[in-house]
Amino acid sequence: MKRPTIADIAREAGVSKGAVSYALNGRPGVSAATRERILAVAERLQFHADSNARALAGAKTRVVGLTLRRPPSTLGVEPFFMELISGLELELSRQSYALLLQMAPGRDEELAFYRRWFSEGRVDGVLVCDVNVGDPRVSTLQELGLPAVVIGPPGVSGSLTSVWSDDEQSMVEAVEYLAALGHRRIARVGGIPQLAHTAIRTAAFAGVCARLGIADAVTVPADYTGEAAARATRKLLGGAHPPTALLYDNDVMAVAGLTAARELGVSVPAELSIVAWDDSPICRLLHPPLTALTRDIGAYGELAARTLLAAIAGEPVTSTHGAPAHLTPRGSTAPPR
Amino acid sequence: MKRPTIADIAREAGVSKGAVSYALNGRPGVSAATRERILAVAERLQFHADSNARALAGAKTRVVGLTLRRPPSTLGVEPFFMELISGLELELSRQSYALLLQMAPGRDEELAFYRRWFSEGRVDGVLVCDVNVGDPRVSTLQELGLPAVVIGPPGVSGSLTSVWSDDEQSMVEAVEYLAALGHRRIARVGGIPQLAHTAIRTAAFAGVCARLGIADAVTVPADYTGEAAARATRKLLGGAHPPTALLYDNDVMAVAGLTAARELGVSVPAELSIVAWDDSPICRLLHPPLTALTRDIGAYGELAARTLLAAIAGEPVTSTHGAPAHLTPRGSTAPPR
DNA sequence: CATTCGCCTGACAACGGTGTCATCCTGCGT
DNA sequence: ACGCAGGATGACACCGTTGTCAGGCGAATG
Repeated sequence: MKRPTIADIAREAGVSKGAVSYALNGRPGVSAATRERILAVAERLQFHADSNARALAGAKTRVVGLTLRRPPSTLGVEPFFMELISGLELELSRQSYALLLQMAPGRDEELAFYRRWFSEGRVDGVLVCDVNVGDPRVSTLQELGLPAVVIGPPGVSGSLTSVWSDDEQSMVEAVEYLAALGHRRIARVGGIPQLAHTAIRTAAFAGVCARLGIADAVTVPADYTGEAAARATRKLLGGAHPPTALLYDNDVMAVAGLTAARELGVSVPAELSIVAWDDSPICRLLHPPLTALTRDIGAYGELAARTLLAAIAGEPVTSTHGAPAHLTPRGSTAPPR
Repeated sequence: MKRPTIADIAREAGVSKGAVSYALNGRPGVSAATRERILAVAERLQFHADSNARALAGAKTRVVGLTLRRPPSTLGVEPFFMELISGLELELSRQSYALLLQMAPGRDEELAFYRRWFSEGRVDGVLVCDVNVGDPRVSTLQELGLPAVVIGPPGVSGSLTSVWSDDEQSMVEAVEYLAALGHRRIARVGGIPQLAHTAIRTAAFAGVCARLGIADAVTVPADYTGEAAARATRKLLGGAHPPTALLYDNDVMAVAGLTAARELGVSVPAELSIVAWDDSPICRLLHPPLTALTRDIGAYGELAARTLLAAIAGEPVTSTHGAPAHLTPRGSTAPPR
């Protein structure tokens, strides 16, 4: 069977095309009884208006776009993105929006996708992840006037709305916890330095360590992969004054760090405490289970989607912070010897 | 600035709308020189044809759809889907196709999405994951006539094209390896029993064990989550004749199994060998690193995408097997005591 | 010089909706 | 009986493409 059109519905229900359009879009101009009848016919024939025709006539496409730029190797392992997408979808589905997903090999391609989506009229709005300082996507999206929500810290989102957590607060919580345990030598294996939220965490880490009188609180940059984290860990533990506590910017790196420490004969948590930023089932399954900064990533996704849809609907929106990550102490942290 | 249309391009290039359409779509009827000039103008004005208008006029939407039905908790942890999506995207991008992603809470919703996408004219074709025996999506897609590729075993894909690995072959390889090490009591913690590939693995496991004279080779069903796997592991190891080797249907369960065994005081690999189906960086990072059945999931994605696009293009396609998973022996397997 | 051919034009009909408008039915109240 | 309101109608323009088709124009060919 071929797809029904509003003309088919109209004929079947014995009304005009105009009446069908009114009925389907919930606009006045048709009586409750007729509306009911039309909707029943549409239901029976499994009718759904062609989205292309609809969009062409000025209505919304009911699609939002998202590009991801991390290398596939990282993407696969890190639960973050899948959880984020799950959250996004939850809210998008509620408002019958769909998600157009695109992996981009590089910065330029990513920007090009947003441009294309705009000029092809494919999406009503977009989400932006992994923003770095001076990100060209921000300025481009601003000038295109395409509704957009940045999933990242507000500092770099320009006039675009942003949704993020207060990373500084979480960093303070984690470092104060380690300090309270008695740690005086704390180091950090950070994420990709260009990313805006990495910069914020780095500054927050340096700030709180200085306040607590923790000297040479160094951040070693890495790229979220296990390999880089293992290298960084070996370097840190092999130094003259090795840290007694290590903070990793994601769970994959923390797992790799734990393994690297063990290979060096450094026992966790007796000789080294480990904290992971972002929790996942894997953190719980390890031995010892990892102390982690837990946040509801899915909830961020929902919030971001809700914000974007509000912006698309023309409602005024403001940048918001979701609930910050909080510390979940587990077996990988203990007082230093 | 508003979006340019072909009329703008035509005016700018001093030609007619028809000529522009010819030039952009690479069809004859326009000289090389003029085509060049038109393309240059389009490039300069950042022109991309409105996809809605295009699709409405009978062209392709250049979008394919995919729904995922696993609970968000599983999705986040398991690298499989992200790797699959990465692979899909790689091929889709090459042919400038985009991916419409939708998470569905249940079976019915998933089916409804495919129906809607079809009747709204949103996609040129769809991919189907996690097929179970007698899956209603298969028959529905068949009768709709929407191009579709099943990412799963061919047995249940009906007349739809399928792309999968030869799980039986991999199962034989894994069990023969364990048997060669000297294991005589081997059990398996399986995936969701309703899924078609789980059934195939279960049958293959039983088959090869029978052939090798391995008695009561039991499969305990689980659901890919760490919790279920830990329960299953405890149950198996607490029995009268505990197995000396355990095979897990995914990496998350294998990690949980390793932890559960350790909690019970069972050392790996001395007292228990563990094999994970599907490899991931986490398997390598654990202690001991997990022996795994490794396959290039991204390559499956690419293959599936390529097959679907060929089907959309009207080329004849046949179900294919990608490279099967092969065993990567690591520290979690050893001869039994 | 007439013919053919290739390139291009300009106009128009789809595609399937949205939105507007004048108009024609009803049934209702006065 | 008359007017009036609201429901519903049919007709139409519009969105930005694709695709088709008759015809004009210039250059190469006979």
